[in-house]
Amino acid sequence: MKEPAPSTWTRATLAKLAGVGAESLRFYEQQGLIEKPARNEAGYRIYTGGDLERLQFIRRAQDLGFSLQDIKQLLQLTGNIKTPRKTVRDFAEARLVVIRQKINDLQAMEKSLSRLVTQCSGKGALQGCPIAEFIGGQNIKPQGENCHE
Amino acid sequence: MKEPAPSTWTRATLAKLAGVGAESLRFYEQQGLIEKPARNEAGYRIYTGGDLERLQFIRRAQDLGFSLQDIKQLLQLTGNIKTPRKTVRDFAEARLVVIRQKINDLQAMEKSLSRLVTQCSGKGALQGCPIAEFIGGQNIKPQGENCHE
DNA sequence: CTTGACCCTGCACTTAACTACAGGGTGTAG
DNA sequence: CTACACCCTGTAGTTAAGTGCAGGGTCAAG
Repeated sequence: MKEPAPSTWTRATLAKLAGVGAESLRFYEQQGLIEKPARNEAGYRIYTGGDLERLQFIRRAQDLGFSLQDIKQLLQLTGNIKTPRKTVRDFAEARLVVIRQKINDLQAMEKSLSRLVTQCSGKGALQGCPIAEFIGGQNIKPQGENCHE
Repeated sequence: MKEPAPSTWTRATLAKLAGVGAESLRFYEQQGLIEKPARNEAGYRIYTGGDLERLQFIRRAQDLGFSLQDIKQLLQLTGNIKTPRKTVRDFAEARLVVIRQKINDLQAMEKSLSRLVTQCSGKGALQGCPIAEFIGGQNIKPQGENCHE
């Protein structure tokens, strides 16, 4: 019960697990997004659970509109013991501003889309434009032409 | 008090207002993301407030990780009276799933980053890895090596 | 002891989303 | 009436993020 599970993989396996292309692993390694993995005697890359986690983080962060450069910095926040606390904190705070803005925007989108879904479920007329609603919140025509009748 | 304000612009002006490049307007027009604008006698494109709104929506949606193709479809949800309600609703519902997932992921990120900020403010030792926290939520080493000391 | 499925490196190609000319017209300030 | 800042079209170039060979090694199954 010391080592819970060795579970190491070669690239095709890890790629499948993480949902990325096998070639992308080499690309991420070049770009410094994942550590250079250990190699076996034949020179094959040997990946571990930590790499899988990192890749899952990368994929999800990318899906949230962060570039690989952004993500690289986010990943460096942790795991680099030499970075002074203040630097870490300042960077994290800056990222938090961006993240909170994204959450706001997504919630606004969620709200207008779910309103649209309700309206499209036949209960009452379609009023107002979800896009305008998302952007401005104010310029909804009360008597406007309804869409999708 | 009939027309609140005409406010029409040529491309450089609208581009500045919307925070996009002037050339991008032509690109978005080609891609069908914005309507082909009216032209004056000289052939100049004349944009209106509606175009500005649309562009702001595009920019924000892009920042949230949606591709221009995604955004094009989102924009078509509204404004196309011929689309049947069910189609609109189904598409909107599918998008809602994606959006809610993004909100979840961002909130998890927000949580671990703000925890990191607190820890980096000197109040207590740095424990656990924000990235691991974001991904798994579970694999935080209770006695683990702290970072950034 | 060969065949098929992997792995390696280096490098060229692709796709999305711009971005930048070249070569020409417009419009207004001095 | 000319200089300068805009506009037009078409097309070529760039950047980020992969994706796909070619040419060669590794290894387990049959």
